[in-house]
Amino acid sequence: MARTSSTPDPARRNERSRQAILTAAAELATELGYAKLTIEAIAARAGVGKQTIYRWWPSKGAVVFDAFLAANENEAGGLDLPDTGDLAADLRALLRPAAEQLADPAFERVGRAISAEIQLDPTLLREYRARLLGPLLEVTRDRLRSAQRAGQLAEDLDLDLAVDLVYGPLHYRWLLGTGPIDQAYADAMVEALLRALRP
Amino acid sequence: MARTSSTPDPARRNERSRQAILTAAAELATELGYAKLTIEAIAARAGVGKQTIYRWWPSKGAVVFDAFLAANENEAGGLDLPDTGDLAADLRALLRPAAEQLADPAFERVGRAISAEIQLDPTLLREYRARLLGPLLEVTRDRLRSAQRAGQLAEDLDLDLAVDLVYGPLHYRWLLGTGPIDQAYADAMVEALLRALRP
Amino acid sequence: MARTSSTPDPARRNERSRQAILTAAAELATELGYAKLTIEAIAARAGVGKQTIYRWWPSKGAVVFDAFLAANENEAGGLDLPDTGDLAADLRALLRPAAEQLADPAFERVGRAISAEIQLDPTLLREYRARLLGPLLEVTRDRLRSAQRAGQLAEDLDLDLAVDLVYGPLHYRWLLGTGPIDQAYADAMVEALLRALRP
Amino acid sequence: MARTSSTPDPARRNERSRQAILTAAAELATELGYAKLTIEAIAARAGVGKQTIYRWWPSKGAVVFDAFLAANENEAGGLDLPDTGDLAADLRALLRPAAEQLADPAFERVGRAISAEIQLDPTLLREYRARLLGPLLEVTRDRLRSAQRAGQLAEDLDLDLAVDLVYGPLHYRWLLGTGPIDQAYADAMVEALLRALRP
DNA sequence: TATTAATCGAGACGGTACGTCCGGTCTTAAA
DNA sequence: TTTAAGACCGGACGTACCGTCTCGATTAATA
Repeated sequence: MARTSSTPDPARRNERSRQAILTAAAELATELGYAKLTIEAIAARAGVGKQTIYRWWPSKGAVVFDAFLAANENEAGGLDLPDTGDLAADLRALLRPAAEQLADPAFERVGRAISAEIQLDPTLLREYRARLLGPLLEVTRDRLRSAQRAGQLAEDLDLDLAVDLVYGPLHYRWLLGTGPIDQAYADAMVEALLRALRP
Repeated sequence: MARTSSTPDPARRNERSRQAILTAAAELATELGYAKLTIEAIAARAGVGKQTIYRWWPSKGAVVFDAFLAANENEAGGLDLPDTGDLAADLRALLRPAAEQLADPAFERVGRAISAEIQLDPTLLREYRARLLGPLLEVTRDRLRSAQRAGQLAEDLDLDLAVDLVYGPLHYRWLLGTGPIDQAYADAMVEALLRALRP
Repeated sequence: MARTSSTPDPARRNERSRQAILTAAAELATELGYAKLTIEAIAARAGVGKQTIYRWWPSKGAVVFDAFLAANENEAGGLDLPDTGDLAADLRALLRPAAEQLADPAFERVGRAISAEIQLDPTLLREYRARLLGPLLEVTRDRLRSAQRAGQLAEDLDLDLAVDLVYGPLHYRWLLGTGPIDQAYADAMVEALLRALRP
Repeated sequence: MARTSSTPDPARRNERSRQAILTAAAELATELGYAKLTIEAIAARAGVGKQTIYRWWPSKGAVVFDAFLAANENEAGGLDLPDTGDLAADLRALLRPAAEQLADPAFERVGRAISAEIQLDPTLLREYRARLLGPLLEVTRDRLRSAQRAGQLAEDLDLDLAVDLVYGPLHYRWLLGTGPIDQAYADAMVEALLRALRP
């Protein structure tokens, strides 16, 4: 007797369809926004049966998120913070581009959609932490640890708290719109951070 | 001459229905969670026609959000930070309860839902800032300004940035789950903040 | 204690509104067809509150029907069949215009709508018989009775059955579209009728 | 290439659902009457999604009408008028049961509803003529033609007009209630018909 | 190389909720 | 008191998608 409705065999998966689905999802997400996006539309755009989507992804969020990851993982994969020895400069080199991206209106929609999705679905949050956020925080902690060893930071500094301090305020301002986000803000933030973290 | 299909007259609004809708929305939001909540269910629970909801609110998000505001505004209205002169103690008195609320699993579901709703709908964000966030930031800035005048903080401190520093890291950790949220974290954060903000 | 929701006092009725309602109903019936007609639309067009319609008419059908009657009663009131002594000629003078009206596409829509309404609502049927159909059948029977007295028709002829024979076939052909309706048909029908009714 | 939002494929139609819908429609039509019948109720009773009804029928009228046709087509399929050579007897055998059915209160409600629906919707009228009325008129004409050949009817008789004479008066009396419908009426009508149609 | 089993595109299906429309009732202010 | 205006509860409308379920028709691994 054949197994019914079991997990499918990844070996037989149609790579062509997988790509078409991710592409369609990405396109539609930017065109319509996440909320107005539907599985049916993705299937239609990708020229794919709905079942092919449901076979490989558990939810709309998972598809879109996968598309987002596929687009960002490459770039994120190669992320490495500079370590010039000048902590202030290095932090500026980190926060300035971050501020720039957050201030970009094109990033606005998809960024907020993904962010909302992540904070509502624990599964997606876990995956986001594993594949994107985690590595970023890792290298950030590494850089701070390096500064710590160099005596630029307090010896007993809690690096997890430090990382929250680095990214939290910027993230807060972006999500809640408490003020403008620009280079000056990034620079001022770096100064405040250094005061907070120094020995 | 009669206007056709125009905005309704608030003077003729049925207060009884308005209350019933907000109450039903609040109840259902906690029972089912925001995502599973439907306008139809709210209308049924409130003993109200669907049209009466659509007449006064543009979306499900707006209703739930209004219910949330109605529930929190009172308490928020009376918010005043202590000003004992001891800034460290006052900040702890601010951040400890905040951490406690964020760590409360009961707050988790509705909090994240509202947060996601806010960051996706600019209208709701604006209203949130006007009615809840704004006043909170205001009193926070006031307290910091008071400390500034007392010479406890840098004279040239940017209070908006300072506020981001106060609330941002905690918010970040809560949304992205980068670490545990407890009293120790709140206290450590206060110490770091004082270092960052001191003259 | 005042009587609540009792029958209204016709003496205080606003004639201006009554006219406006009937006119609006007639206009909208021809513009939209009976099925798409709504009480709300009539009230809006007439510049009248919905309640004013519900106060004086029990249903949409009643309003439209009343409008139809108001428009046709005058003309129907003055109906009198010719009695030239030549029964064949007089029947032709009766059926030819009838055929012409039924064949008129402009009459098609409203005619069928009224007809359908009548056959579905016993109340309307009763009123239709009382105010329009009754008088018509009456004068028809009168003319046949006159011919009967003149020896042109069978003495024992059942006049009610005779009237069915006069109007029934034409009506049948019109409603079910079993064939073309024109002057030739009317004339042929008259010939057949005479054979059927003669002594 | 896929056609978008086009007509569905009848080959994939679920016969089980089709039957359930027609049955539910027939039941509800007799229970509630046509006017109080809703698509939602049909779908619920049939255990079917609303969309499945809308996919295959354009309107409530079409469904009910289809149910009516499905119920009556069998019986109508086997209809054959007797041809005993005695035209009077054969016509009585035709009109007496017809009168009986029309006089049956149980037939009243659904009969009038279908009749009204037919006369308002040209599409339904066409289908009614094709599937029920047409065959009936056909066999009627055949019987009359047979009598014509036997010299019992006028040679130049217009059979279409003759058929209107046979069915029209009865139909007229039924729809407009111009008099009682019973066996005596049917018999008297047959006598009048024979006079009208004889050579 | 033929067989066989899974995936695929397609789309009908039972459902749920949507947002709109309108029925019929009730309330209010003006006439 | 009636009226115009229109908010109200209720409920059906017709639509959009959901996630499941057949259907052949590929298509890729096995025999």
